[in-house]
Amino acid sequence: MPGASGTPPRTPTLEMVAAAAGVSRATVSRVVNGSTSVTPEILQAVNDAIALLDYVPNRMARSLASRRTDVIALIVPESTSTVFADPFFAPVVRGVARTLGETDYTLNLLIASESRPEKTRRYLLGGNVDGALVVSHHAEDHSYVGLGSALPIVFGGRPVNPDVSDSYYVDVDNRASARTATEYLVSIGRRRIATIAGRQDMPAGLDRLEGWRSALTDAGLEPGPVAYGAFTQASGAEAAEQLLAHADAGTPPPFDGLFVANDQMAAGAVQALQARGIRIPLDVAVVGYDDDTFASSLTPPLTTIHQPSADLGAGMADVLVRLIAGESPPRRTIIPTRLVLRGSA
Amino acid sequence: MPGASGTPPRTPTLEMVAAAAGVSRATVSRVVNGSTSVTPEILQAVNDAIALLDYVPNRMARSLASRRTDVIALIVPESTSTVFADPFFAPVVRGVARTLGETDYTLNLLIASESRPEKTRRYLLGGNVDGALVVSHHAEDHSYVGLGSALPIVFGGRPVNPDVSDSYYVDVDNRASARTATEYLVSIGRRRIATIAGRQDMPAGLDRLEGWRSALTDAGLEPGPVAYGAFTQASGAEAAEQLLAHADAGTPPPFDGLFVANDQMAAGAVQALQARGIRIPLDVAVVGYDDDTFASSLTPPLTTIHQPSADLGAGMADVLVRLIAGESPPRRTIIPTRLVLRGSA
DNA sequence: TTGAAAGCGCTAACAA
DNA sequence: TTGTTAGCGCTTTCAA
Repeated sequence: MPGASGTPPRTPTLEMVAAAAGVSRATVSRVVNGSTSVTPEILQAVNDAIALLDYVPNRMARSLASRRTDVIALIVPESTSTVFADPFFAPVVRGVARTLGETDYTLNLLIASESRPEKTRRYLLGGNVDGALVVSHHAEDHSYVGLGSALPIVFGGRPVNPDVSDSYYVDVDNRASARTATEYLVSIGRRRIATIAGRQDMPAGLDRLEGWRSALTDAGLEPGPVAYGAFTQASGAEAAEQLLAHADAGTPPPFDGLFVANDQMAAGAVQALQARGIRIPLDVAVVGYDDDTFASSLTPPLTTIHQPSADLGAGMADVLVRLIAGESPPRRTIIPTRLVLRGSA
Repeated sequence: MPGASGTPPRTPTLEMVAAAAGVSRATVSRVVNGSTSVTPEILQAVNDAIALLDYVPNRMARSLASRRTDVIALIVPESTSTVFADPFFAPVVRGVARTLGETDYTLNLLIASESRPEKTRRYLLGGNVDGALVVSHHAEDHSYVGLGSALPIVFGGRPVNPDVSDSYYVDVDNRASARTATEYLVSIGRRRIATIAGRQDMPAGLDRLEGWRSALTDAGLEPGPVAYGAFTQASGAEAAEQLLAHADAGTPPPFDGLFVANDQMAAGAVQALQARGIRIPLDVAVVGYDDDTFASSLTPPLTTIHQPSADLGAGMADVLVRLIAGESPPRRTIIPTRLVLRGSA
């Protein structure tokens, strides 16, 4: 008779509550789970017993019996986590955690090992979670779209795979935001507007370039020169040099406005421009994207697009919770951005 | 006979593996858990069956039976998460996740609601986790020390409560790092070295001030003026103004070296100083602390102390795992920092 | 509205 | 070395 007279559990069990309240375990379970069909007196007695014993339900047992886990996975691709201090990531996680903190869901943070993607896949499919959140900028990270049919999944950022229009995602409107930035440049009288675009293998890179271009053609302006960077500061400086390649030192730059696809690159570009004696915003007005913490510390302070990343995270969690609950949230949720005017444009 | 002919489980069970391999469930369990006492042939047969069925053990069932959860909580105080884009947080989380990714532990990210601390407390004590990690800079966040006796807990940053010397923590040596920064200032010939200290209710604030002071007295120098900030950029600018309070415009500043307790404040201070026409590093050499992403983008690029936050997170996870395993890791683990020389000093 | 009883999928004595 | 068996703490029919 194993365990018959073993040590008592470290924490009170539902059975102990039942005994204390003089009811059956089933009744206690009903009370704990908020069933309506319980007499007020019994409800009271059970709640008293719960309070008295300081009873806390055991998640594992509950999950096993109910076949629900009450856990949500937040998957962060390893590539993102390797990038030194990606400023996009933290606020998103916070937003998710904050929203989930108001529910009974628990957040499982998962660094998806790219070396063995099977591990993540099996974890998700192994009945360990009720749903998953995938956050990243990278196209290739969306290898999870296939799981969407087996498990509720919500993406942060538009899944790049065009044929999976049936997946859920919440995103910022990169295209519209880039338009806004560019239109602002136009509105302050700039006419030869260049851009430093980001990596073209991510939606963010693609869409921001596209937004810049369409704003210009819609304004009847010829799109200025384009250079490409990798979203890093160094690549921004390089791209700026390329943009200047045909200009002799001392000659005015071949553009008077510059939209840069993220702040890191903008910081590099501004430095490179200034090193050439180009005055900002006088000679070239610069608008960045992301509103990174350091944007306001640059000289001049950077005019940029602010992305409410925490809201994005909160939005993702919200959509997923509704999905799990069997509701039909919109497949596409857009979080608004705003232009922050500072000194660079 | 409830559930006797219900729907089959969505995922194969250990019992199905046992049937497929022609052995008992116990044997399969042994194989899954790496028991050595299994014949090679049977081991092979079981593994084949596992592969064939694509079997994944159910965490919940395993936990229930073994009384282990295999989950570790990472507790982030709400105050930290509210602070806009705290650059310290993200790398720490990544470090933790990366280390845990190599184990069977699962990471539960918990935003501790300060409004109802009981919720967090009960969650931790309710048998939901095998151990907890607490990360924060704030003194008051260490209200978890009391739980240390009931649950393995590792803190990131020294617990401020002095009487709980029996808790485990991993930290960066703030005092030694501040010394290093200050000694560098001395080594380049600065003699009147001021500091902008951080909040004095956190160990980081306290220790960095202390390090600055001791480096100076050890060098036989009189500690320069001290101003206090709240680790924000604005407060850094204000503190710089205070330091300059007695100096008339045009007069050289009353110090030629400045150690600032974090980069955010350093950014503010540098701006304030430059606005007064003070040249950096010519008139005042400035050293910051943290090596935030933006530190290299400032003008001039900021010389600062680099903290390997990801290593700190990894270290915390490592200590906790060993603690849970019944080992005796050191109560105090120190992660080394290094001085990054750039343009400001 | 309440209780009895049968598991959820797994581990861990214990016996063989 | 392997199998048998009794639970881990909870939910959930089903009957009463």
